[in-house]
Amino acid sequence: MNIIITNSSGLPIFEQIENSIKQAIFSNELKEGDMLPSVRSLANELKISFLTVKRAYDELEKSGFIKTIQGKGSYVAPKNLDLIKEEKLKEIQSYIEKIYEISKLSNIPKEEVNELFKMIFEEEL
Amino acid sequence: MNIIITNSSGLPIFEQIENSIKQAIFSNELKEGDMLPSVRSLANELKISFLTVKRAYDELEKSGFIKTIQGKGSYVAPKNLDLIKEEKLKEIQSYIEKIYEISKLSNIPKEEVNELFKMIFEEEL
DNA sequence: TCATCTGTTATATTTAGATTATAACACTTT
DNA sequence: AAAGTGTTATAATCTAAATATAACAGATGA
Repeated sequence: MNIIITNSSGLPIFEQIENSIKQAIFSNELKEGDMLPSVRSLANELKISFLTVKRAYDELEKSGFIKTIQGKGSYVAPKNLDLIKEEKLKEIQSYIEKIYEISKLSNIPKEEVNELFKMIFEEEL
Repeated sequence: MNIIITNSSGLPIFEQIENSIKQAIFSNELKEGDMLPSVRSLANELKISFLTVKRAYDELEKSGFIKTIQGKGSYVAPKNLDLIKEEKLKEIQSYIEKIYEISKLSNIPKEEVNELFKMIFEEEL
């Protein structure tokens, strides 16, 4: 699993960890039942406090992505990813609708919006 | 002018004020040359420090929406269409960035997002 | 000129969230 | 028992946002 922490992202560390792990789950790199690195080992690896890793894991557990058992470790929880993706798609759709409204109201041509879209989505090299 | 501050928005107060005033300018509720409430009166009204209001006004001046004159007050700057378009583009950009984050996180391919985009923008026929 | 608006500046403090360090504790496995 | 897991409590640091306070400066009208 590839967890990268940057100070330039603006996001707090615990949230960056959260996102990395969610991403790994969505991409199926982490599957149902897989064990996550222990809070201490991941903390050592990233050279941060184990409390920060714990916080990330706590959030992930709250939102149902993982299950933690004292003395054993943290495991990827069963989840209906298709259902979640469906929700995420709806969320994306509502944002696009907002964009559509703004562009219509302010006379911003579709092409210009498309340029922005390409720019932001291409930077993912 | 309706400036509402909430602690639940996550946005700092000075930014909420900024946004409210931008919105009032966009909706023409505040017109070119209109005087804004004085930093102290708005601070009293909102029960916050005048320094926080000043910060909001400073930001608005930096981005060209208002003009402040010592001893007189702050006034809505002459309407600048480029500025408005620039602002709307920024808004659109921030939505696209949100979309990018969601799609990256939940492993939704760019193409799928693009399909949605096309669908919503084509229906304008 | 004076009072009273307006904005400006400087200093110190408070607050909240994120993060850390440390130590002690509890459960699981071998 | 040892060594791995997670848990909890406490105190400290750091940063951005926000505050309190006081003093200063320009504009305006009585």
